[in-house]
Amino acid sequence: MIEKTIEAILDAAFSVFEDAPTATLADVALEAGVGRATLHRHFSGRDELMSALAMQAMRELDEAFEAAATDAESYTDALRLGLSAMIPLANRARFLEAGPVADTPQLAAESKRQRAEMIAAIDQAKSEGGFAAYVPSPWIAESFDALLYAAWEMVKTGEATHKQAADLAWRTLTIGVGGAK
Amino acid sequence: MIEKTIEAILDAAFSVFEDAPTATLADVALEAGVGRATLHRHFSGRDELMSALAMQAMRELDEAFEAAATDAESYTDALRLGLSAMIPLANRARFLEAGPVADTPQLAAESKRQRAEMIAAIDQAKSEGGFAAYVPSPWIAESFDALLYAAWEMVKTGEATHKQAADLAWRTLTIGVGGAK
DNA sequence: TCTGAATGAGACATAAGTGTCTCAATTGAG
DNA sequence: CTCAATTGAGACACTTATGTCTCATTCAGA
Repeated sequence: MIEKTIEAILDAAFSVFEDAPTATLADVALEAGVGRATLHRHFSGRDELMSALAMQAMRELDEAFEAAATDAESYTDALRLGLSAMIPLANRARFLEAGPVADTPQLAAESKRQRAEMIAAIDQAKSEGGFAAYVPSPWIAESFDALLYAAWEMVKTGEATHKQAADLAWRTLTIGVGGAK
Repeated sequence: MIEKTIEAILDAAFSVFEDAPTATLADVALEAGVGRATLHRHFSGRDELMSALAMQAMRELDEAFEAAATDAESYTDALRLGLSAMIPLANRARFLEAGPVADTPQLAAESKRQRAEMIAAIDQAKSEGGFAAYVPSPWIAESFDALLYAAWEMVKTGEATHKQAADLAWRTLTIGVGGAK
């Protein structure tokens, strides 16, 4: 009962704040189909809700990546599968990055940890020959995130299916979209 | 005198709203070194300020791209130079996309026009052999935007100079960052 | 220098968001 | 079924943001 309510609130908060960062807590409660008082029972205020949102998004992204990576036979493949798995969650990653992460030390630490993990995975993939060794890993990580978001955008606008977008993103990351010349 | 004030307000608004979308108009006025009343003299309210912000960002991006493109000897080169020129403005593009564009019909139309121009340029570059013909142009456009933002991020965090970031972004877009395998 | 436009600071009224509380209704576990 | 927990709805006080106004001051151009 409680879990269901909290989940509804978090889901609503994601969808509301995505396209209206100044939205009211009342808007969130309405979208969640929940009383305004109930929202306050679970989240003391806007900041706490935002932190919970960020925590949730990071957890979901981490889980999606880990789940996909277990099926991989190499670090390079893990990154490829992880990219695909994270596409539906990419917008959440993007939006929380902008706001609430910096405020909470715990979130900042977790964010830093995940980034370090990503860099480490990229370095491993480099040693497998999956990525060019002379391209800085931080850039590869940034590109990964950026193309992940681009893929989400393509799926959202209906210009590509999930699979198409995942293939395009991975292709672009690895061999680019350049022509003959 | 007026122009200087308006410019100060818009600049302040960009920097304030970037990392605090819920910031107050008073915050913007303070950051701009301007009285709160003065802000209201030029912008009737939050929505109008946001629209002006979006308009400004689109104009600046357009100008930066056009200015860079005139030096180009090909469409492909124009895209490469445009990418580099737009890096310092990438965050503005990103943040306005999320919010105010959808609200004003005029902004939506302008945004659509710019996207169509981008697609057209990509198609021209394809015919030059600059991009693979069989990769959908909308995806190339999305990748372009995504990598543009990634480049901005690298410069912001100090992990790359403007030139390094521009080279990395273009390299990634055209030939990727994959390794031997 | 003179003059009108623009501004800053502050007061003010209004609107909007937030947080708390109560109470009746609903829910779900035992 | 019974009961404790959870919830929705509404009322309420409080805080914050917004928009307007005034007036003295500053500024830029004639």
